[in-house]
Amino acid sequence: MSVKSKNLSPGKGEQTRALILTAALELFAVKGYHGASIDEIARKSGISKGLAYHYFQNKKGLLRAIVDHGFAKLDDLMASALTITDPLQQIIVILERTLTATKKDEHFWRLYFGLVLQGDVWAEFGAMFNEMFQQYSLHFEHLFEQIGAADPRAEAHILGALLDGIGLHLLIRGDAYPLEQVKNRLIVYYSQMADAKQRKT
Amino acid sequence: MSVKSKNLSPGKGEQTRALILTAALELFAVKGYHGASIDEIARKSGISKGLAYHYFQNKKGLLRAIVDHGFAKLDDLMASALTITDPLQQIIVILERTLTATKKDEHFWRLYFGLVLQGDVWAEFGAMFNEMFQQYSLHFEHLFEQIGAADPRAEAHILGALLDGIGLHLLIRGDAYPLEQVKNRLIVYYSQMADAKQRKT
Amino acid sequence: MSVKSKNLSPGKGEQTRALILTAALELFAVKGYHGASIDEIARKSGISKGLAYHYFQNKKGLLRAIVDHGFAKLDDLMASALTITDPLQQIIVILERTLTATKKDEHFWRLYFGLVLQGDVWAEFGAMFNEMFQQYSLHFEHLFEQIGAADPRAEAHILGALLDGIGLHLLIRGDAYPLEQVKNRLIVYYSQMADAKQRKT
Amino acid sequence: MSVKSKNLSPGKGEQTRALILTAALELFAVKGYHGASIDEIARKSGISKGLAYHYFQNKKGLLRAIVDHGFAKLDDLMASALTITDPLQQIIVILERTLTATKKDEHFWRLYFGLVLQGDVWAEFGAMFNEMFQQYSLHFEHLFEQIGAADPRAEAHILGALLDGIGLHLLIRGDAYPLEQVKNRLIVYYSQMADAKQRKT
DNA sequence: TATGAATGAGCCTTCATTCAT
DNA sequence: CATGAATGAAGGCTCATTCAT
Repeated sequence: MSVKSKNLSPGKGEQTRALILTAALELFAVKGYHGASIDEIARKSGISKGLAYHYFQNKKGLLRAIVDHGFAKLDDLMASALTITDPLQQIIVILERTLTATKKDEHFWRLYFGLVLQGDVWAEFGAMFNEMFQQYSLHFEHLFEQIGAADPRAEAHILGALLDGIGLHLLIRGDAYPLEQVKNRLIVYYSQMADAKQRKT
Repeated sequence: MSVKSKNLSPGKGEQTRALILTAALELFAVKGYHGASIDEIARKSGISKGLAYHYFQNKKGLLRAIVDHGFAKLDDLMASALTITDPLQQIIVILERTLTATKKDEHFWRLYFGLVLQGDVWAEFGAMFNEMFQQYSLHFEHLFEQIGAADPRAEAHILGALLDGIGLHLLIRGDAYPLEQVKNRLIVYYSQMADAKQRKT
Repeated sequence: MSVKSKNLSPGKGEQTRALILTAALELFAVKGYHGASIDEIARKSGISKGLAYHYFQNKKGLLRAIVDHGFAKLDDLMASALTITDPLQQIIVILERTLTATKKDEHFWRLYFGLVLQGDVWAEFGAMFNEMFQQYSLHFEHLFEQIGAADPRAEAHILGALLDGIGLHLLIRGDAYPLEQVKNRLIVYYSQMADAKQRKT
Repeated sequence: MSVKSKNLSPGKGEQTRALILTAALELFAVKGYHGASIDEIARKSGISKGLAYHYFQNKKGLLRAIVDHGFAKLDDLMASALTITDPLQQIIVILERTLTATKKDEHFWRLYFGLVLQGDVWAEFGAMFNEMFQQYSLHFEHLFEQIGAADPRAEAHILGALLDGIGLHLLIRGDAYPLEQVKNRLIVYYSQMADAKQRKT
């Protein structure tokens, strides 16, 4: 019975941890890492300040947990896209899913854009991040090669810039942003690129 | 006489003011608004903490001065581009000058990207910023209309996203970023768009 | 049956209690009472923080247990020395055993020297300690009377100062301290004092 | 005039600094380094907590200033004693002045005894302290050589132990300690030692 | 016995801001 | 114009202690 009673509140600890993470993510996103205080995070989580330090070593540690989780999700997203064999379809799917993710995980991406240029705080994530960045870039390049783009490398960087740029504007403008219109236009663009190749062949 | 003596060292005050602004810009850019302290800014400027409050009302006031100045420069850049009559040429020039400016005023753009999503600090600049943003967007749209783009509005947003996206990556990767390659590819893209129209006419 | 099972692992509780005491003693000794935390003590003992409060009421209670035990050992040492009838021999034995104890119970004596002057923490032990102190002093005085010292009271205080002074230096310098040399010199000194009397008689 | 008005409160800063040092010394002495809080020190100094950090970098920095000053005073004391040519007289003077200093700078010596064994805090002073310690020890040894002691090295360590031991007891017992009696007895002891040599010669 | 989640007070430190000079 | 002493609030973090399990 005692075993059962333990299972009655399964992962109480995990729940609390998640609570803190969620509150921290939002506050970090809106006010920035330095602008958000542990006190505020604790208050928003409905816990005491001290408990936050039971679950995370540091304010930095909290950030690390958030960033790690966010990047893991991004990696999953990309990994799942890799299973698509047609290069054009893969590009379109990446475009769609990435931008959908931006809207869904708004807080995380707000945090990401707010920190990525901040040498101060980002330092320790820089390495991991750059690796991912470059890996995606190479993969994009390969996709554009398959499609028959004139300059696959440039095209890969352009796609990267578009994803970040549109994501940024999406966060700034919210629902006022004409996402569908923009996405459709890009799909047309990439489709034409793929078409041109097929005609050549 | 007092007037003359003031003119003898023209703008000593202005010089000090500029010194503070420069130091503040760099520190705000690298460590974020909340991460940089007035003390540090004063030290970097070679002045006393108190003097900073002689030239600026506030930490916020300092930021305001920096942002105002940065936006004025951006406005100048755009205004000068407007004098170009050929739409394609204007697009190309905007592309080039904006990205060149990003490299030259790196600190300002680092600050911009770091704050633009931060409701906390950015609040008071949001209005002015959004106005500029929208105004440029409309102007871009007009340019693409002239060029004969299929969806001028989407194309305008795409250009905006590209400018911000490439700018962001430029700041992240520094000289490792293949700016010329990317720029050339975009120029080709926009030239073809313009060509298509001319052929139609 | 429950009694038997308790006796099967004799003093499991006692063992744990001792474990905690040992860890606490070392940490209190090295980092001071205020500098060592219950958390650290529990970790060093290999038990949970909560369990420490099962065995000891308090952080203060932990210290009390340590000090009580240490003083009891010192009392045993002195009591066993009292059985020696010849005063000179007793002085020599006290000298030797006390300094040997200092080396053996290094942690306790480190703690003792660290707290004895600290009104804050030592307050509650002061009474007991002063009583012992004075009692020993009187006993020393009596010994020096028997030996025929010129000023037994002064000589008693000198012996006390030597024991604490040498003990302190022993803890500071460790094995680098020339303990044997110093001890021998003192034995010579006290032997001469005793000799002088006998010649008189 | 403005120059004069500046001189009206000469060294106001120094005064405040000294105020803080005095308060800190007393609190560190009585409650130990870890037991005394900056808040308490500031309150006792009649200043704000923040100001303490204007004058000292750290809590450690405060301690460093105190210890440096205390050791400098001790060094002065010893240096002035060195000018005495007769070795016996020098020993007697060192004995007297050291113990007088202990009573006068009670707080510092309380602090010293409280920290000297605390690896945690004392670490950074250990080197400087050990150097002084050893230097004095060698000097004492030399003095006892001149006096013709049988074992100068042991005698030097004994003197050192006596100074620390008596100092410690002086701090513990206060005015109840029979300092004069003890001192006189030691003077007799060292005088006899010197006499013995002269008779030999 | 034993655990570790949870709390709240307190600690060291930083910081924006003011003010006398 | 210029300095830097001074303040008070707040921030990150630690810690002794309690309690449900």
